[in-house]
Amino acid sequence: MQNLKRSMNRLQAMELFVSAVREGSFSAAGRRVGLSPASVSRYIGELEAQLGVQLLNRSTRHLGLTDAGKIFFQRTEQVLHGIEDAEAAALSLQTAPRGTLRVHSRTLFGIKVLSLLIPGFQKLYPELKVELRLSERHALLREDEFDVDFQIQAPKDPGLMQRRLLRSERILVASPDYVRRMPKLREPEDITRHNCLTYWMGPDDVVWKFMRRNRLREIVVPSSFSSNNGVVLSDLAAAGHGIALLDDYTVAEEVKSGRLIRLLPGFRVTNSSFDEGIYAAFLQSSYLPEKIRVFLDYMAENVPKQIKRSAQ
Amino acid sequence: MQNLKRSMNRLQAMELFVSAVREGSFSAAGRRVGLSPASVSRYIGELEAQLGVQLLNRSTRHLGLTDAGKIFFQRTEQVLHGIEDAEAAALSLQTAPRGTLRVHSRTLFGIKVLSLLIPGFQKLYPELKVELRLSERHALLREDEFDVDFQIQAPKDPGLMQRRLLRSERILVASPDYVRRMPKLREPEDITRHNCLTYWMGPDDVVWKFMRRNRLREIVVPSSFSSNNGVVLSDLAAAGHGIALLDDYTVAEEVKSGRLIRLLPGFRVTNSSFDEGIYAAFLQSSYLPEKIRVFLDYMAENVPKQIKRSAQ
DNA sequence: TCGATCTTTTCAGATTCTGCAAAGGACATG
DNA sequence: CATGTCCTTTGCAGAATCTGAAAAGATCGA
Repeated sequence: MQNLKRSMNRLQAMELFVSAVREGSFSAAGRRVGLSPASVSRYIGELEAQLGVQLLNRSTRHLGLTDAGKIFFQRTEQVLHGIEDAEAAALSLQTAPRGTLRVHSRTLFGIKVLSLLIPGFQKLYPELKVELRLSERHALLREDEFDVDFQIQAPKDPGLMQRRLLRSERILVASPDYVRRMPKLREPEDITRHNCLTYWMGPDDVVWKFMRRNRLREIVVPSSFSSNNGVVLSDLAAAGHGIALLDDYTVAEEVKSGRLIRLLPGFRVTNSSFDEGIYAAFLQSSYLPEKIRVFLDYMAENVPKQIKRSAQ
Repeated sequence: MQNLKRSMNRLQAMELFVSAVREGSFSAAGRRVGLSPASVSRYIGELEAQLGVQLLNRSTRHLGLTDAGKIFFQRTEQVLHGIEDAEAAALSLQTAPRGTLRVHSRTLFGIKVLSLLIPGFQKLYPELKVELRLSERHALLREDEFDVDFQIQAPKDPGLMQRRLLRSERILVASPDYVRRMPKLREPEDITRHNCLTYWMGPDDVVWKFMRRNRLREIVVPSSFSSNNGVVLSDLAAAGHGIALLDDYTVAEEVKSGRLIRLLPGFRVTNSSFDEGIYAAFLQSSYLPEKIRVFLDYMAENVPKQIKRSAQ
């Protein structure tokens, strides 16, 4: 690999050489590509000088190829086709939904939602292969070479972009029976006199955050029971054992049927961040490959539907 | 064929893309070709912009190829090889060999043989320039960019090809006077009782190897005098000072005239390897440039003649 | 946390690229 | 033979691209 600093535009010279041979003169070639005959003459002269080979016999009426020029012409045509092919192949992968889609998600979301939706997606795009990887650990999109990772929070890595598929919030719920038996809950601070069923997040105190009119209140919550499974918490709450904080879509059916009542409806509540939902994260890119775009579009349309369907 | 007026140096961008992928970073690619990381970054960014395709996922420690980037890399490697082939093919067919021929040889062979032959060669090919470099060190054809190196042994580097210009062997010689005064030499082991004039090859013991009917005998030789100049050794031997081991063609005249007598003529003898002669080594290539071919042809015809001429 | 290495962007100077104009050549036509 | 048309080549001056340095921010490993 030699020094490339300020090197002559060799590819342009080769293109002009091929064009001059095809058109029969430097002037005609120049007219095709928007250059003057003088420029064409200079490029082809420079090409010959660098090669140290005479490619053309010039006259004002006839352009003749030397033997060396003939073989160089053939080979150069092939090279130029090779370049077009390379560009077309790359562009095709960019603009057509083809190739392999590498997707990561948490286990439960993958099993409950993605595995149900992906077959429908692949029916639409049969040339796309999908690899679905599930785990509880955070995916590294760049290093592990995933195209899309589904997360429950907006990604924080500056090199990532996200698309929100579903907006969710957390709500406080309890059974009608629990509400009748226990003191009325008017303010967030009243929660400390209640039995809370909390989501297990580690050995620390459990803090629930209440937001209303841009006023944030953080309350350390007494926890008589905790679990890392939302279904368990939902069931205990419906059975009248206490107050639980759960994602709205996970208890939509119970709230609708009246088995669970929402408490403090004027507050937004969370045990982590308010900005929650289901996000698809992907690498930032000037040119998003079509395969990723169609996948995201499909999921944006169908994940909410699938979750509603689950709630009925 | 689109407008080529002031188009970006696309070939350079492609070369840099391939180099960046191979080297693992823009900075390393730039170091190879003499450009700054900033320039490399700009070229590859421009390549992506023109294609409308993301080829690379950048981070400061890891350069990852997209799917489109992978296929573009493969195709682009082929294109670059195609360009080299086109150039080499044209060069091999040029009717008048032109350019500069860079030749290396050991000092004595260069002075005594090549300097006498090259003017005749250049009279045949006046458009060829010749650079002749002489030294005792081994030439690196690839790195030092020589076209031809004259060596006294067949080259061992697998990337080199060779053409044997002259077969030679080494012979033991002494003057008739020395032979009459000293004990008869019947076997190789008898040499240890003689005065040996040796070619200086370093501070180690001098070993002469004797081969007869596939039986090798290696003898550590007593050396009362050593020199790295064959003419000196030849003269001392002719003056009766001892036995010398010399290339046959260098003492052909003396042996013919009887001023030197060959000893142990039934043995092949050497102080290094038996496979000796004068070889022209050159880089392996699909298409041998004409300038090298005509030079080798000329030398293959004229080196043996020149050596015979010297011997008369 | 710090240091080393990396990529990206901006700026000003260096170099290449460009058409115009002039000169000369090769034909075809009258 | 003279003329016209089209061609290639070369030198010149202006336009555009290319370049590294500097600064900023990112990513690891010790």
